[in-house]
Amino acid sequence: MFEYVSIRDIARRAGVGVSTVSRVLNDHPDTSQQTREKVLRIIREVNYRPNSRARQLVKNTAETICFILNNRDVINPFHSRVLMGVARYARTLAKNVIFMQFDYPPDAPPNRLILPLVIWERGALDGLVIAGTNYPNFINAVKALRIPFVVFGNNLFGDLQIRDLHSVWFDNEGGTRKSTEYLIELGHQNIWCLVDTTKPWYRRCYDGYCQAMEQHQLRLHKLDVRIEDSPFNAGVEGAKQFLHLQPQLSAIVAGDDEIALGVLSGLNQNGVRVPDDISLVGFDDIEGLKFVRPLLTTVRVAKEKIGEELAKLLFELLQNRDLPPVKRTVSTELLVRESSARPGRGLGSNGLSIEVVS
Amino acid sequence: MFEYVSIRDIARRAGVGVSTVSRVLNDHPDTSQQTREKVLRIIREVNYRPNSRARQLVKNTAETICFILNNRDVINPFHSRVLMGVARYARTLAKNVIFMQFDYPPDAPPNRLILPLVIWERGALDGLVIAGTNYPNFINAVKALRIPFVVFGNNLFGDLQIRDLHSVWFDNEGGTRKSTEYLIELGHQNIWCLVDTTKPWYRRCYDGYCQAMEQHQLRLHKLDVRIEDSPFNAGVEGAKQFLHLQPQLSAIVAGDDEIALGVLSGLNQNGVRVPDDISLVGFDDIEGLKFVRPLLTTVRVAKEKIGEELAKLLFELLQNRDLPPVKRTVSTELLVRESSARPGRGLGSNGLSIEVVS
DNA sequence: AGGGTGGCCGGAAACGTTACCGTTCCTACA
DNA sequence: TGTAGGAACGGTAACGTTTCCGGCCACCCT
Repeated sequence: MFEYVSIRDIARRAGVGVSTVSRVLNDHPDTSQQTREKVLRIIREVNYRPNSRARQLVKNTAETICFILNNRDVINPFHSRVLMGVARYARTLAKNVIFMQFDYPPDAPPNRLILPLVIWERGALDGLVIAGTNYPNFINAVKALRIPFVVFGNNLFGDLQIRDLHSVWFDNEGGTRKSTEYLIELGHQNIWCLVDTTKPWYRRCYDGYCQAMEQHQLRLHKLDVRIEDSPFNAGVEGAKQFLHLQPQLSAIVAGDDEIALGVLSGLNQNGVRVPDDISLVGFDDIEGLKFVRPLLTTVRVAKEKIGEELAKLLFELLQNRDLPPVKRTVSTELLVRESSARPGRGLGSNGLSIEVVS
Repeated sequence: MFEYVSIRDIARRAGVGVSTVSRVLNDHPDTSQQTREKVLRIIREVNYRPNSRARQLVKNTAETICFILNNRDVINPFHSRVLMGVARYARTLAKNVIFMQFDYPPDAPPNRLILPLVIWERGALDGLVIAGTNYPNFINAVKALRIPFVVFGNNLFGDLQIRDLHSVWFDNEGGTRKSTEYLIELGHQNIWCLVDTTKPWYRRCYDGYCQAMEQHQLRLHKLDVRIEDSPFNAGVEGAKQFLHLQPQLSAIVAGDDEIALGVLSGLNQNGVRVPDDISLVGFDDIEGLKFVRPLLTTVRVAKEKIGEELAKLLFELLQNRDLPPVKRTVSTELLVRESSARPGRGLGSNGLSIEVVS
């Protein structure tokens, strides 16, 4: 702080002009090898470090984007990974990522939404990655600021014009379609889907499930619950309902892993075995899965990949502000593990097992 | 971008000088109510937003700190929460947090360590929160830059002069002491500790365990393993060893929850029941615990609190650069749940249970 | 009436860069 | 020998603020 050394000091000590120093710093041509080396030597000697703020001021760029996590009191493992992907991609481009958590009421009009200072000000940010769960008012408020942004699509509420947005999604629908199809291929017919269709993401799960079932002309079975705090508890509750549907019911598609683990727990408590009595598939491939047996069959979402794609799209947009809105989807992958099996391995919860002789 | 409006434009339109506009923007005195209102009206009219870069340049502050997560390929739930705490505290002060992930070799000399640009440059950062697992070389490299920093202590390697550092820790030792004492109070005597003493944090766990055991003049039992990738698997392996020590062994203190869950899984697989046959306590209170039964007795670490304290300490340091080095510790709390019980409820794994009549 | 005081305000330097433009000098070629 | 051209470099205006300094005017007091 006291011994601050600026580009002017370097110029003076090297006996050259400031522009020459700037030229060697930025690898511009029009400097002789000789002066270039002299300047570089001095720079090393006095341990000069350029001031990025000044540079950014004149170049009118912040070299920084913001990852804003909306309406989440904790950054859960899912969004952590997305953030990680964003940070990693940004680092390859030597850009910085500001992390910010923000809560807002879904019903406040956009012009009354008090955005975080760093977003509202000019110059602090080049662009915005909008994550967490979001509503149209925030998106519109940001749009009014004319700051380039991309949004994580899956946790979006409300009827936004997706065609006007740059967004990245994971293939919720396709993933659930795949897992349902897999259960059908195993021989299951009476497959139930446990979701909360008031949430768009679970809704898409259900849609995927429907597609698979309808294609095989199977009857749709939906257990639709309200999930507020704990998907796990919702799963436990759901399991109780499923008990009455045995033994016709032979497989369950849960809206996500946490629900699935709740179902598993509820089922186990009542002596129903997975996968012997009932097959169970989840969605997300959360980290916690590794701690419970049987290992849950689920759909992997490439979370860091989502982050990378978000960042990539944003920087493309920064390069070309006229980039037409695009919706990108990262694919999902079925992970067959232990919680799914052919139906009929066990029968009911009375412990009587029937061997199928073929 | 095209219709960029600066403070000079405001001044012109309001018919005042730029300094007057600056004064009303910053709530400085020496402006009349009248001009103040006129300027504010114009600002609203043309939707003026100040440029933070320019302000920061002249005020020589970045209003920004960096949370750097070192040598972690993923941001695990623990550090996510710490980050959350930092971000939240920073937000109350209207400061920004840059998130950065960084890997470095522990053995590279400090002056050969290529630090991330944003740290090396001047002006981008006011200070640094160093998280993740760290080695002296990085700390020293940052110190050489003379940028204020605080470090998360628990995952520190090597013999740093802690007395020269501003650091925040959670009370690993005290937590394990508490959980061990609790087991002793329950009546356990043959208590084993499963750790990897090459890692300082597990080492501190073990120290806490030792303190409690020695105070009650109980014999120390340590199962010391090398944990590289998966603490869970280490726990599973550890469980196999513990099987041979039954039934004398009646309780296990695991270095963290993940190890504990591995132990639990390994024990269950071999028909040993927790807590009936063996009591088990973990450390950390990770999120995944809610998915497994019995619910693990563990020690809660207030992760967000750690983040808050890190941020708080850093901003204190920013206020007063001469703040003498301080080591702050956030306390831990024993959470008694289902995996611990009085010894002797079950005997061995033969299913014979002995009722204690008093 | 003169001088001191304080409220209000404008001009301009400064922050540390980059980029444009102009100048010098040297070489090569007509 | 004169000149065109290019390499190398310096000066300086920007970038958008804040802050310091000084000026003007009105008012009050002696």
